[in-house]
Amino acid sequence: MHANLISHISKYIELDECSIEVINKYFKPTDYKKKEFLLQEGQVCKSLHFVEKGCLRMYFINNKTTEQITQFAMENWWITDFFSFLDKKPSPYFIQTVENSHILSIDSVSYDAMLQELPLMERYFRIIMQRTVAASQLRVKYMYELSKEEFYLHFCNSFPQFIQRVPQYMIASYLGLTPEYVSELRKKNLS
Amino acid sequence: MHANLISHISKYIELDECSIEVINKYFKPTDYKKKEFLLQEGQVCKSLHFVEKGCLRMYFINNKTTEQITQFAMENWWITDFFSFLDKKPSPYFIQTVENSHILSIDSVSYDAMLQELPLMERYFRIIMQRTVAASQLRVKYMYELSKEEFYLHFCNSFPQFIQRVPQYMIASYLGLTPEYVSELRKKNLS
DNA sequence: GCTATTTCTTAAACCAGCTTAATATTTTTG
DNA sequence: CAAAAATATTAAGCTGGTTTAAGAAATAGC
Repeated sequence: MHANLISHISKYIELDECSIEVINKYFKPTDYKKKEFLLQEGQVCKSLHFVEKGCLRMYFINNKTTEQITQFAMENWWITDFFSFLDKKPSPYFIQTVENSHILSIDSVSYDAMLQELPLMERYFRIIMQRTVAASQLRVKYMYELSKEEFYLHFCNSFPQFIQRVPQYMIASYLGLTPEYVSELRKKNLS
Repeated sequence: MHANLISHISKYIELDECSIEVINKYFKPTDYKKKEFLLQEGQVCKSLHFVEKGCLRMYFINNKTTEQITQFAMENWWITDFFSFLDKKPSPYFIQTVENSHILSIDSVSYDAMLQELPLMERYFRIIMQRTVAASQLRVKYMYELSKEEFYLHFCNSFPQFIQRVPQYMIASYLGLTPEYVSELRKKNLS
């Protein structure tokens, strides 16, 4: 049960049978169909989510009209609106499945309780959060360093699995481009 | 000794006298004059730095010519190139003082040793890293949501202390604007 | 205080990427 | 399979913000 989660955690800390059981008990598994919402604008983001299988996107509504995607999450990725999750403030984000997905969720009360019961998990999450900070430093660097065309090409090379699984207009949104411009870039760079 | 650091950690975890001594022993204090470097491009970023007093900036060189600032750090902020620090890879960044500064640094070996000796610190850094992730989610949201003019005005309102202490062209760089455009915005929005 | 250096301003020409609007293609659903 | 919905393309016109180049003002060093 929760095979991907347990094997992911095991990469960073030593887990005995007993700890595995404790972890399994704190996470609530849910199956979602494509386009179901885990969070909607205005709600407090009550849970931290782990993607066992599938794909999620997080987005907000820009100028009251367009969806601006800020994050994707696939297998073995964590996702939440941390501000909302930590401070219990209403979130400006939607979190929605892009495909049918199997998600493990832990609400903030359980999260604190789990960290209390199993202090080893402090270490796991410290390491995961550090890696997340590293990744976001890199993302910001690319945003400042690359033109939008270069940013798009770099993304295609770095994450080819996304191109397969996520519609082009969502990738455009995530990169801060218009779908029309991505279309132009594809034409230019394919032929 | 290390008064700001200890009081910052105490906000998140309970520290007894003994733990305080352990922490103090792991951090190396250094005074830097304005414009001294803590890290230069090509070096491995060996330490995680805490600003007791002063101001740092982190930047890289864009198109081999212009300095692109990605982060500032003032009193009670942590700064490092996490990719370089964690994976011991050469860094593309410079970390430099903007003012005379008093900095506490811990290299990665000492960091691991401290976390071993004082597992409570896993919790402190887990919490700090979570807050850092929250802040960077918010930063990316603003980058996508606001025009460059709005982004500049928002920054001025949110961090007035920066406007006092950091030259305008560095703020322009941090926000991804040209200094010329910031000049134009000031003129437009002041009068 | 004087000089050099750093920082800031002004203004005109320019362009990467957006907007708009219409059409075409692909996928989903009954 | 047919119709509807979702996704992708094309092309022309436009604009927010950059580039370039010069000079002005402020700050720091001696």
